[in-house]
Amino acid sequence: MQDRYDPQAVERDAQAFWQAHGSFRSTEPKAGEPAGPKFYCLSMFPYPSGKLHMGHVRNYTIGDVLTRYYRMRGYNVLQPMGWDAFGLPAENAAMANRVPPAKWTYDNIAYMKAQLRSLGFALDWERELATCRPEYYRWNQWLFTRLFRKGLAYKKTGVVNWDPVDQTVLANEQVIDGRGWRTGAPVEKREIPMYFLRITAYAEELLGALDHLPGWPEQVKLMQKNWIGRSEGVRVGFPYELENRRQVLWVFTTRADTLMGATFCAVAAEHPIASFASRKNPQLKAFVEECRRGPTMEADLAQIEKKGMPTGLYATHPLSGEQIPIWVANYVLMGYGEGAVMAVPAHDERDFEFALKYGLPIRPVIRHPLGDGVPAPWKPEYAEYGVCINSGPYDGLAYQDAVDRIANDLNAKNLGEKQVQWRLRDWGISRQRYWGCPIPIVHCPHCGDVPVPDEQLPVVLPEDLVPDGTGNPLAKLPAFYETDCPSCGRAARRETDTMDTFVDSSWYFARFACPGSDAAMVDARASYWMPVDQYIGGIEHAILHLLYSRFFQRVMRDEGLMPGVSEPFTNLLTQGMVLAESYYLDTPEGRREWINPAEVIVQRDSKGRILSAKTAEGKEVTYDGIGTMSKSKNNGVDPQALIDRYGADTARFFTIFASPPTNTLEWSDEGVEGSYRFLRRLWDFGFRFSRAECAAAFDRKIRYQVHAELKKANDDIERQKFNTVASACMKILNALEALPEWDATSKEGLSILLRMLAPIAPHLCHQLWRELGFGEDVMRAPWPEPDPAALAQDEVQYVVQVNGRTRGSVSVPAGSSEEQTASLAISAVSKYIADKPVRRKIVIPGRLVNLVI
RNA sequence: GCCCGGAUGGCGAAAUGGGUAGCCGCAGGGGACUUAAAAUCCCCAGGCCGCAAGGCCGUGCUGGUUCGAAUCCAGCUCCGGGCACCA
Repeated sequence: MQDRYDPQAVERDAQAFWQAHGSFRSTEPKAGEPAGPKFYCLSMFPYPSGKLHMGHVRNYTIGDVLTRYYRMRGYNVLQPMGWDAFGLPAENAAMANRVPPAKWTYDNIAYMKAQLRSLGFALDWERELATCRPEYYRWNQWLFTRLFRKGLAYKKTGVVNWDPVDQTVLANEQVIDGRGWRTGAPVEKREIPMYFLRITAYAEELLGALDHLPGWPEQVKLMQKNWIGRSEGVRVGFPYELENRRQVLWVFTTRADTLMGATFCAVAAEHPIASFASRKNPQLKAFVEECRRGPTMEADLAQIEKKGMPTGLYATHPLSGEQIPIWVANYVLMGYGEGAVMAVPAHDERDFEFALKYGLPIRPVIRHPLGDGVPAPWKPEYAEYGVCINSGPYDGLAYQDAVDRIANDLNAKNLGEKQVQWRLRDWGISRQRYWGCPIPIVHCPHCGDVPVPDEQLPVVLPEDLVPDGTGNPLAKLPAFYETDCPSCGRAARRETDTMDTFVDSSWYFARFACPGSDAAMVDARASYWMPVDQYIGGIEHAILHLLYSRFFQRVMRDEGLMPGVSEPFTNLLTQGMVLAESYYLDTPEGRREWINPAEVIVQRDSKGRILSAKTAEGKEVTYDGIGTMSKSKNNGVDPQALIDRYGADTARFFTIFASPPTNTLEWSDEGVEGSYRFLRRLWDFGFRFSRAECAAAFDRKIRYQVHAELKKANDDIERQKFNTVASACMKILNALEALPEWDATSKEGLSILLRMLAPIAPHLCHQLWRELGFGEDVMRAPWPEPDPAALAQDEVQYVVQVNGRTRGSVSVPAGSSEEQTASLAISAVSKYIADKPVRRKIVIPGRLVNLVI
C-alpha cells in the first residue's frame, strides 16, 4: 500500500469501486426475495444556484452518515437526490446575463452534480429528478386539476407587491425599505385574482397529527402548532345601518367575556365598510390610501405605528344596544378572520393604546389581580382572566361561564355563536412569473375557468424565453396563451401565472420512490418506500415547506395514491444553519455592495472584537453582523477550495466533527487542518500496521478504552450526536497509538475504528479496510458492537464530595455495598472532615459520594 | 411586534435521566528532530493569588429549589431562525 495518505487517489479508487459495483442503487424487493427492513433517508434537495455551499455540504454529509450507517446495519436503504429547479434566482441571472433561465439552471445542475459526486455521497443517481422537467411538473398540473374539481383549489383575490414603474409584481425579497429593488419606486399593494389551495380544510388533521410524530423535534411541532393556531372563541355580530339597510359587522373574539367592555370596532383598510365610508370622506379616503401604500409583510406591519380614523358609522352593541363607533385601523388585517375586530381597551394592550391615543372610552369589565380599575400605563395583569364586573347580568361569572352565557344570549338574537378560528390561511400559489410550473387553467369567455384535461397535460413551459423585469414573458407570448377552450372549443386564453415553487417541493419525496412512472403521479413503489424514515434539512424550513409537504401527502392519500400514508416524514432532523459574517461597501448611488468575507481583511483585538475591516485594496467596509449565508449578502463560503485542497473525507469529517448537527455553525476555515491531520495519522498507523507482526495477547486497559468509546459512540449515533462519534474515533486512535507494542488490541481496535469511521470518511476507510485485509467492502461489514467482557472492571472510581465540594476520589472494589463505599470515601477525605460528625452520606452508585458535615 | 431556539476557555465544543465543568480538536506557548523549512513527535495551557503545597472564583445576567445546578424554576439581556412571493 501507499505509505503516504493521498486523498485524491484514495477517493478516485473508492468512487470507482462504488460505481463499478452499483453500491448505492436501491431496489424494491421482489416477491419472496429476502430484504432487510427499508430505510428511506432523504436530505432536502438543493436549489441549483450555481455551486454547493457549506449548508449543502453539512446537510448531505449528515444524510450520508445516516445512509451508510443504516446500510451497515443491514437495512434496505434509499438515498436519492434531485433539483428544486424552478425559482426566482434563475430569472435574475437571466436578466443579468441575457441567458434563458433554463440554460442557466441546467448548467448549474451539471456543475453541482459533479461536486456532489466528488464528495462521495451514497446516492442512487438513477432516481435523479429536476422539478423544471415536464415529466415532473405535469403531475403538479394533474393534481391541481383534481383539486380544482374538488373545490380544494379555487380562485379569489390576493394582495401582492406592485412596482408601478416596472409594472410588475415583486417578491418580498425584492422590496427593500418599501421600494422596488430595481426601480427604487415606492411599492404599492395590489389585489389581483389568484389560485389558492384549501389547506385550511386539513387544519384540524395537520394540527392533531403533530401529537403522533415522536420522531420530530418538539421545537418544530410547537412552531407548526402555533402557525396553524387553533383558537376557540365566539363570532359576534354588530348590526349597523348602511343606506337604510340593516347590515351586520362580524368579528371574532377569544375574549367574549369582555364583550360588555367593547367601546368601538375597527376594520381593515380593505374592508367594504372602509371603502364605502371613504366615498364621502376625503380624509378617510386619504387614510385608506396611506394604508394601501403600507407594507404587506406581517413583520413590517406589526412594527408600524398604530393609526386609525373614524368612519363616521356606528354599530349597535349586540347585548347592551349601545351605539359604538366603527374605525378603520392599520393594524387590522383583512386576511385574518373577518377583517374586523371588536376593541376592548381595558383588557387588550393594543386596544388600550389605541383608545388612549384617540380618546376613546376605556371600560373595565374584568376583575384582575391588581383590582377593578385600569389606570394608565398598561399593565399585563389587565389582560388576565377574572370574574366579570360592570357587565350587568354577567357580573360575577368566571371566564368559561361568561363566554357560555354570552354566546347563548348572542345566539338567541342571531348575532353570534361559538366558533373555531384558525390562524392558518389558504395557500396562494399563483405567481406572475415565468420560470415555474404553468397553472393548467384555460379562461373561456363562455365556460369560465376550465381545467386542462389530462390528455392535454403537461402544459409545457417554453424554455427559451429571457425575462426583462417588466412582467411575465408568458403573458407577452401569444403562442403560449392563445388556445381553444377544452370544453366548448372556442377561442380562449391560457392562464399565464405559474405555481409557487413550494408546490414542486411538496411531493418530490414520493416521486423519488418511483422514477419514470409515466402513467401516474406515483405508482405502487411509493407505498414500499414511503414514508421517508429520516428527513434532514435546515431549521429555516420548520414551518412552510414541512407543513405544505404534510398537506400534500394527505391530498395525495385522498386521491388514492399511497393509501394510509398521512405523514411524509417519520423522523426529522433539523440541522442548524451555517452562518457567516457579512460586510458591505456603501456605493455612491447609496446602495450596499456586499463583499464576500473571504475578500475582507479583518483586524481583531484580543477578545476577538473587530477593530477594522478592509478590502484587499484597502477600502474600509462595514461589518453587518453574522447571519445565514445568502446570495443577497454575498457571504457564502465555497466548499470547493476545501475539497480540492484536503479531499472529500476531510471536508466531511470536519463538518461532522465541528459541532452537533442541530447547532448553528459559525463558519471558519481554521480547524480543517486538524481533521486532515487525523486522517493522515490514521493512514500512517494503518501503513505501519500493515508491515508489523502482531502479538496474540490483548492489552486489557487499552482494550477497555476502545470498547468504552465504541459503546458511547453507538449510543451517540442513535441520538444523532455525530460530532462525538467523530471525537470517539480520534480517541480510539490516540489509545491505539499509546499501545507499547503491536498486538491483538491493535488489530481489533483498527477493525472497530475503520467501521465506526466509515460513514463519516468513507473513502479512506474503504481503502484501508481492503489494504489491511479486513475484507472486500467495509460497507458490507457488520457494524461493531462492544464486548461486555472488555468492559468489565474490578474497581470503580468514586468522586468524593464534602458538602457538595469535590475533595478527592477513591477506588472502590466492584460490588461493594453503599456502606462500604461511604466508609472508604470518608477515609479518603478525612482531613476535610476532621472531628466533625458526618450527618448524611449520599452515595450515587458507580459515580459519587457526598458527605454532609 | 409575534412564534421558536441558543448563550460553557482566545475559538469549535464535551458533560446521555441534577452528581469531578472544559473530553476531543483549533489557534497559541515551550521543547525534540532537521543545515534550514515543511512534516512529525513530546510537554504546557479556564481566571485570579502563590516559589510551591494549595486556596478562591468560574457555564450570558439577577434570584430561587436542592446534600449537590451548565442541567430544574422565575424574571431579564444579547444573538439566531420564521412571519405566508428567497428557497
